[in-house]
Amino acid sequence: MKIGYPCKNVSVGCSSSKRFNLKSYTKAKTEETVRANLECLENVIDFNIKNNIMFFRISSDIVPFASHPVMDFKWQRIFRNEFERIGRLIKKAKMRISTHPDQFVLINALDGNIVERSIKELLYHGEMFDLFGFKTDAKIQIHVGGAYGDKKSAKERFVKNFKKLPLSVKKRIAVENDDRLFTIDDVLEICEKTDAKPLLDNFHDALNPSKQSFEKLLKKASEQWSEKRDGIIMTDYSSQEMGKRKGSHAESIDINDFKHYIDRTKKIDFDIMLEIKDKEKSALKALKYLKEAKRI
DNA sequence: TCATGTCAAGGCGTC
DNA sequence: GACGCCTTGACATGA
Repeated sequence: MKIGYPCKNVSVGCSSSKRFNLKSYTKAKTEETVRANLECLENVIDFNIKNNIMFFRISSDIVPFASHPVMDFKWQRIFRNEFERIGRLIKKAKMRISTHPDQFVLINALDGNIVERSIKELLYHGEMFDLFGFKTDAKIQIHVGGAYGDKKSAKERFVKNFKKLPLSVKKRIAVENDDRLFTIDDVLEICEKTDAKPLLDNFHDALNPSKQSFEKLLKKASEQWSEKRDGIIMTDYSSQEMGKRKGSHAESIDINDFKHYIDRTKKIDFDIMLEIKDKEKSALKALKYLKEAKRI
């Protein structure tokens, strides 16, 4: 079991997801931003290794506008060495990596143009993972997409369009249950029909529950991951921030809730991405607890 | 300097 | 049909 946090480290004092507005796009500005993002990413990876945090979600903003038509140079060629160096660092430490393109990636969209743009965005993530030298245990995490008033057709479209994905992407896709539309049951159904792997989110399941218990479904889902090819199952973990809107992620880990979660899933080995706002601070708290409980 | 608005991209729920 | 919200960080703008 590995514990991770997404994209940003609040302690290191830099950001690996620096951006700028489209209207101020220039090649020079983009190069400068990518260089700064990669430099920061390396610092964050160092931090993680020193602190034994062995799961990390890499930001989608490493290369701003990577899949946008405005992109007019081969960033892959310019930054090859930097990607390779950071990739070696990660692989040497045996750190698990994921990435999570945002809500605009909809491979089941009704509009073919949206599907096309989504595939381009996914291709960027796949190319980035190839440059890092990651195998297929590093995952690109997406949601099923929109329902468009007909979930059955929406799922069918996902399965159909999944076939159009380039290999660098297809072999790395993990599909997550969301908090409103597609439950774990839906995700499992889709994954059975594709090469995608089910990625379970406990908080989304609490808000948008499946028919069976989370623990049962986690077991079932974990069986769809081939340990050799995909690694053990990845999960997202969060809890409700008290006093905030339903669905708001906690500011800091509620260690009692986490203990309970770990206890009821103890028969399964899985990696946990903590979607908690204070990032590595909660990851360190979770690691401390897991060591005491002899779970890692 | 600080607070607020805006950002490439979409969908959904509410009115 | 318009609008706010999702989730969210970072930049841009304006007081």
